[in-house]
Amino acid sequence: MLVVARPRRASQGKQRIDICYIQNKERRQVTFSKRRKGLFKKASELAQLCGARVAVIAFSPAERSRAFAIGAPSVDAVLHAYNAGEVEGDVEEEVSSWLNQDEEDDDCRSAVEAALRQAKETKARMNAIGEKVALATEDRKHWWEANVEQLGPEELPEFARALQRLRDNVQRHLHKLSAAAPLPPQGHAQ
Amino acid sequence: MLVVARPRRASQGKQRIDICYIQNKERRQVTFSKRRKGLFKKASELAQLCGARVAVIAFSPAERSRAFAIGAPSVDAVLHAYNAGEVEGDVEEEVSSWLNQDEEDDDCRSAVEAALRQAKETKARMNAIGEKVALATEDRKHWWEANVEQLGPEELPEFARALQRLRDNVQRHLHKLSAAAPLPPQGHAQ
DNA sequence: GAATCTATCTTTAGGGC
DNA sequence: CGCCCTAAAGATAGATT
Repeated sequence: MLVVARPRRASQGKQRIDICYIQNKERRQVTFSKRRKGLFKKASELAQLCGARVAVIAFSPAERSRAFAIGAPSVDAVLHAYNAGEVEGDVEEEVSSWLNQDEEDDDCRSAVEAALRQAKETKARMNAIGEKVALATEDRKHWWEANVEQLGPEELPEFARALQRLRDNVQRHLHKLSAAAPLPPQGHAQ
Repeated sequence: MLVVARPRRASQGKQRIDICYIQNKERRQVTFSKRRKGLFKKASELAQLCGARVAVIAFSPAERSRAFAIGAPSVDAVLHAYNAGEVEGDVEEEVSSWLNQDEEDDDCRSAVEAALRQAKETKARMNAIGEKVALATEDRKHWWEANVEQLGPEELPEFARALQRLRDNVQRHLHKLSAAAPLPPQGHAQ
């Protein structure tokens, strides 16, 4: 009866391993399980400690891979915010790095005058564009969320220019304000 | 020669802290920085060790929050797979259930609530921006002619970003069309 | 802010149930 | 798969530069 021999120091404790694909299928699965748990915990702690939005998605290495995800305030909220905003940075393994920024300030005041001349002619076109954009926005909350896919080559160029102008105005005003006010309250971006 | 005086035990080493929102802004930022780095490393290791697809997205807690992301084989690949519900083994797992522990800490509770409120606030802000822009457009024909002068530092930054996104979408669509339009050989559009 | 250092605190490899 | 155990590897809070 009973086990007489007390096991023995069965473990040598954690051993160093190099970060290289684990060939052994069984060991790989165990490691995934353990480390995924640890990773999620870390993500959770980061979110709580810093009140930051965080999301982690991991597919198990198994043949029939399952998806595991965790996020604060929710996975979807973070993914949505991520898709809506721009990626500022960080790369390690690989990351999506699609940055496009083309800044060009053309202050052609004479062009403005020229534009005024064509005002009447443009007016009609812009009205048409306005309608198209309204249509492309009908199922959205705000016009700036318009589904541009619904716009065709007819109105896109003109619309693009109008947008560019508005954006320039905003940028200019923004710059003017930032120069005047040391601390613009609450940028609160994503 | 040599430095005789050993520096002195300047550090007490790592100290235990409970996982609760860090009130001190400075310390919070430092912690975010350190832990984000650690989190990304863990994610990277998990991916390499197990050959698993992993993606992590984290928004900095700063007022002007930035997005950080990492993923293998790429963030987009993982997000796409996740959105596509490409989960054979099906069953997704846990989510934001990490916000309710056995905490008795009031500070933590309120901080978490604040974080949760963030999403709603964003939505509310955008609605407010929509109204402001509408006001700034009331005497114009189209919204893109809005008088940005009437917008203040409250809504300008967010509005600028929304505009930027729309503009990017337009540019992208424009480019797509220009690539397809020049030569209409292959019919078969949709 | 970011990089360093140090003394802990935390995670986890390996093995057993 | 899960969970428990041990001890070594690894992460990091706090302070300093």
